[in-house]
Amino acid sequence: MNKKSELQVFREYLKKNRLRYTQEREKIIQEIFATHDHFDVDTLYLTMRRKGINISKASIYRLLPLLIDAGLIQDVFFEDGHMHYEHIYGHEHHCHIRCIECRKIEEFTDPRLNEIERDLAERFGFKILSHKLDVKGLCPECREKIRNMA
Amino acid sequence: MNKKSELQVFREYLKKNRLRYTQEREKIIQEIFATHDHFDVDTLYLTMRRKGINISKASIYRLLPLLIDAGLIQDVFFEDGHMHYEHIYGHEHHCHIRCIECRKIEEFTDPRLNEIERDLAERFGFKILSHKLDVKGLCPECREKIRNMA
DNA sequence: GTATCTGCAAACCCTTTGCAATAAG
DNA sequence: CTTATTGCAAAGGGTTTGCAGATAC
Repeated sequence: MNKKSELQVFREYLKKNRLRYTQEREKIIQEIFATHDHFDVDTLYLTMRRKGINISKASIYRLLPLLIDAGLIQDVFFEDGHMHYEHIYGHEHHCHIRCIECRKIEEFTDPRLNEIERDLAERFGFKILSHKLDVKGLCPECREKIRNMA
Repeated sequence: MNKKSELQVFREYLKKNRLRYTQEREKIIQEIFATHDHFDVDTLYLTMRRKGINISKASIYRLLPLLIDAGLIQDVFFEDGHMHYEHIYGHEHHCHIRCIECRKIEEFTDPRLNEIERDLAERFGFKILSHKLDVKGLCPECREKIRNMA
């Protein structure tokens, strides 16, 4: 049983909401899913431009809420004055550990987070929809660099 | 052994960095620590104004990085187009569970997060500086409200 | 006295939006 | 043919900054 492609999922989402599948949207989605990396609007825009794909930022900004609603991407954190996103369709849910020096990001999952979620649901009576654990620190390389400076 | 007040901590921070203790800064800090609540710049600014304390937003914006650096406050999440802060000095570290409907925020701590931190430090070689677990869902009241609508 | 801080207003930057032309279904 | 989408440029809204006067030390 093959997994549906991002584009298939998106087409179904559009049909259900009576929205339209355009060439611009297709190209943006292909670009987003072309790498595993996190992305932000400006970088995405410039990357496409460098490849000769000239789509306006407005179209990107207008597409993002649809992709989030369709479950294809999510915002991960706000930093340097703008939001950062990642695609989640086809990826196991994970959290991030980030180096504050070089900005490197590692991903991880931990079953204890699900236990915590369950306990929170019981304790506060919440229906839990999502969790995000964001850990910050210094990566091995940057620790070394800083150690040598001192 | 009495705990130092926020203002004392801040004065020491300023002295160490050759910065000045002004009436404006004192009033802003007093206002921030007057309640246990989270805050954002605009609300803080308007609250002070209503009390007849007219300090410019620029001064608030210029103070925040100092308070963060001094370990008195931290930013908690970016929402509705602006950053939200909380004071942390004198409070045990905690995480947040938020209702996406009514925006209610509950706080919690969980020792399993420290275990996760330790394991991450070992696994990735990071020196961990902070973690933020942000859980979103529906609070009991909003669940009920939504159930009744359906 | 000297360097920092303040308020103001302008600048900045990311994001959203109004509009007329274009394209999807 | 009807309605959604696009690109553009302008507007929006939070945050930062240059500057001249005020203030801490």
